[in-house]
Amino acid sequence: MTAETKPTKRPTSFDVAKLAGVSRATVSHILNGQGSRFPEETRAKVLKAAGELNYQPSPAGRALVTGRSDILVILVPNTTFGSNLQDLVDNVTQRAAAHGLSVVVRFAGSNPGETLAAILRFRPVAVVDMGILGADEREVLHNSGAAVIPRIPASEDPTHDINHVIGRTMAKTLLRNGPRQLLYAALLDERLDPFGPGRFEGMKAAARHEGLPEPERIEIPLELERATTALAAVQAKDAPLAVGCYNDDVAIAVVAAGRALGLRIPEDLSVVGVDATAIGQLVSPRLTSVRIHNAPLMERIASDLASISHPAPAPPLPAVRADVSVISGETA
Amino acid sequence: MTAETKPTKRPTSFDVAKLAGVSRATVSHILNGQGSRFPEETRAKVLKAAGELNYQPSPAGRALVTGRSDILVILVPNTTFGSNLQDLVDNVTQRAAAHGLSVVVRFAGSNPGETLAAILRFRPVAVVDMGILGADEREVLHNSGAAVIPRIPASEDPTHDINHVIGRTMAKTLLRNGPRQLLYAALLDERLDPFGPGRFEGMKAAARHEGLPEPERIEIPLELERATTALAAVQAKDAPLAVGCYNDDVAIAVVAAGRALGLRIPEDLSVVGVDATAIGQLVSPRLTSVRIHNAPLMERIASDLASISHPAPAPPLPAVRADVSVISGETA
DNA sequence: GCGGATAAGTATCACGTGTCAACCCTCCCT
DNA sequence: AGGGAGGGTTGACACGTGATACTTATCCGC
Repeated sequence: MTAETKPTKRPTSFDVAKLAGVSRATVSHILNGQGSRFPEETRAKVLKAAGELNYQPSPAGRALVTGRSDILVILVPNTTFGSNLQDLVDNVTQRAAAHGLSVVVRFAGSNPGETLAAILRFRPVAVVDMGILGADEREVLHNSGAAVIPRIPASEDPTHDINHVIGRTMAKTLLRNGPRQLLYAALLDERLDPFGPGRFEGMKAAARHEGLPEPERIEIPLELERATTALAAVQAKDAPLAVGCYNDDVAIAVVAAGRALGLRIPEDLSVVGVDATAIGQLVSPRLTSVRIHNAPLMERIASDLASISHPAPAPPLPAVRADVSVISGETA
Repeated sequence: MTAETKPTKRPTSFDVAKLAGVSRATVSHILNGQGSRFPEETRAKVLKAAGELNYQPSPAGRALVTGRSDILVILVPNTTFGSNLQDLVDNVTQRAAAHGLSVVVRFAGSNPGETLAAILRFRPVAVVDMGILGADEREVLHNSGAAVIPRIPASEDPTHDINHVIGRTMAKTLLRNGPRQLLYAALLDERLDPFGPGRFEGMKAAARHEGLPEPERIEIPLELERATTALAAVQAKDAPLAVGCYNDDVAIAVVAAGRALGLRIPEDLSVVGVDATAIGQLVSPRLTSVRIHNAPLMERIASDLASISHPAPAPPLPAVRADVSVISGETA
């Protein structure tokens, strides 16, 4: 191979047409399926030619004429990127590829406007939102012509929100061995935390339901000394503490802080995390954690994804069932 | 807002031209930097009009005519996506935005060919590779016209590879309290592990250098029972074990397995992880871990990024200095 | 006064595609 | 025989941009 390498000219639909002995318009019609039905013979000729040339339509040309790209943006929260989200991204990537879409992963930056602008630049055909976007931002995307997935019923009861359910589950788990002073431990990080508020609300609701005082919110950095300081600040009362954590990571920090303060676990300090990470089950004491089953969400995303190519008018739109279970460890 | 929402027609360079009272060609010239030969007055008119309309050129149109998109792909290993990589992605995203590039994050799938094809579909102007791509794949990308970043000197000594350094550092740290039976613990996961081999090689080299037998490679799943089984299988000898781990996560699993086997840490079992994660410093015993300073890599990427717009011919290309330090914990 | 250089701006092409409107041909009905 | 119907196919336009080559006006030197 010489130093002078050609820019690898790719075949165009014109090349396919020439090889198949038809016009470019015919090629376009057949390859996009939408065309009035051509006889099987012509179809076969075109498909064979396209295959031989390994023809792949230019995304740029296509985007230019349709005003829309072949891109699907997945908007991912910028918090710790656990295997939970990783699996979801992989899954969506595969499904999208089956629809001929290219997936773009975008991390939600601390500047929402900038993030939105970056997404709009792609002119994506759809945006998968994990619950980061506000109603107005979803509106903007929708008006730009992008499908926002998963579609959310307009009048969704916030009580059915997955994070609300998680918060309630945490509180219930923490309280199953008698009343305790409830706390919600948020992640202290420069990054955004889109899910925290919902989980905190869920804990509050559960506390109200049990006739307990509203839980306090504390911020736990992922560093021993500062985490210990933060926990010590709320430890004054002599009632045993029960901390629902944003995360298994935060839960590990709370456990470490409790240990540093000489608290017995779970007698003096009980802790529940979220995500049921592998690490949480490997540390000592083993974490009690809320596992999120995202199969329903996956299913919903898949169906919404499918309805992009075949624009279904307006199916019943059942709400995503929040499916959650508790992994019992040694911390609650 | 009625149900009939216009697709939000965006301004084109023609609109700018009309508003500025010049031709579209003039707008194109001025906006693409060629405008040095236009008088200041005209420049100002065009720039003002573009600003007023908030004109942003269509990526599709631009890509169509240039044959290249405004996209920069970051290829990220599909292993646990730690804050290390997260920071790097954020950093690159910001820098790329300053160059007017859109960043696309792509996780390296288990199928390299598919990943490569997906990247090529974007016709990216550059690809940031964290050491996943092989020489042939880099060649393909280069031939397609994409800059591969960071550029690697052709005849790089594999001994200077960052992963090799990490492996050597692990071995040295594990051996600082006398000779032990060295092991390398790889992650058992369905995902690819692009960095493991280099780290293993580094440990082997260090062992040879010390006149010790070559370390064995074991696979440690992130699950207590199976991890324990895996560790027990190599524990037969009575010499104390010293395990260099792919990861802090793996290190935590090894520690847990050792605890399950009744081994004292670090007397019977010493462990070193990689990444110096926050969690590793919160568990008990606190992990000893190798921290990777990626400032040099960042710097290199930034400079390579800059040389895309201003195509520098061939600067000296200094190798990226592998900068590593050991966080001393309680496990080695 | 005149040829030629230079400045300022623009007409035009090319990129690759989707799709509308039109065309040709055959068949059938009256 | 004439004409409508309709299946099969295609020509032509539009999308928005970057860049080349070209035109026109101005100015300089002799």
